[in-house]
Amino acid sequence: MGSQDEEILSPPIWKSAAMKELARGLDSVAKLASLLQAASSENGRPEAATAGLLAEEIMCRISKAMAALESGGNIPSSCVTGNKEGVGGKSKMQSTRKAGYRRRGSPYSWTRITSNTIDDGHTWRKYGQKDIFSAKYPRSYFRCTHKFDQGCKASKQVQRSEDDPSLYVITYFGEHTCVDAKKATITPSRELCIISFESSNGENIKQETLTSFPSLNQESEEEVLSNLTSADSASDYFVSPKVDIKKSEEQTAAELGQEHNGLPLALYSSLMNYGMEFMDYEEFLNFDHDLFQN
DNA sequence: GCGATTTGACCTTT
DNA sequence: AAAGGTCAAATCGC
Repeated sequence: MGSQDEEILSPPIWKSAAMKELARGLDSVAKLASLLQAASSENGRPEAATAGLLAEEIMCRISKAMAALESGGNIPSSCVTGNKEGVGGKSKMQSTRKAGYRRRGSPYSWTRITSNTIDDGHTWRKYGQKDIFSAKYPRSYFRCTHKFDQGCKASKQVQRSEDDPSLYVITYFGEHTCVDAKKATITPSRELCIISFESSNGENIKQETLTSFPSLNQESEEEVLSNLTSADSASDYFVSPKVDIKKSEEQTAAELGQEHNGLPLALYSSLMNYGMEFMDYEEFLNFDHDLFQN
């Protein structure tokens, strides 16, 4: 424990302070953007929508500043603004496979890193868990509850972050075609994502973006995750990771429910260690590849 | 009793 | 062959 604290606190003090302030600013702007978004959708006020876009632009700038700080001055590529639906990728199953197995590394997925397991407004059913080679924590597999009754193809994988066990990496596959009784509610919470996909010349392109996700009542997942211990203090810049790695129920990825609103810096630092994947056809088509030509 | 989760086996992909 | 993804029987909890 103690050694990890030392490791975490190794960055220069000024850098930590700057990151902390940026994180706070990011959180505040995220809340503002959510308010504006809500105002726009509820009242149909175009100026609120415009202001919301500006807020998202600010969030992108802040996240870029944080990335630059982290990487020692390298300004990351531009942001994609605009809200995204809870499911951004298209269902991509390998046409040649016989049945039911997703091709590994499918680009048509999107990933979130979050300090809780808020999902996209749908109910999920766990169908498997797997210890992943060279990964500290197991990966849990979920499918939409309505896979069979409504033929919904959505699924997701949840895995605890190795660097920061208080965070979880959630990868979504497929698009919800079901009609779920659950109602998604907007919360002033935003999370940082990095988009990653292959360019035409095979070069891996990465980009960060801030996306907003509807939060929801976590009925089913809350039950799954109910035996979690106390939520981490996400308002702290540095979160001491838990180091208890013993094999037990408590460490399964299904335990992942921790409630918190936004942990920008922790999210960011975690993102730095993950190859975030995100793919949306429309976004891909609209994407300005020149921005990434170095 | 029913539905959800767990977990080892099986199948696919690389 | 190894690793990842899914299936399905056993188990658990309401």
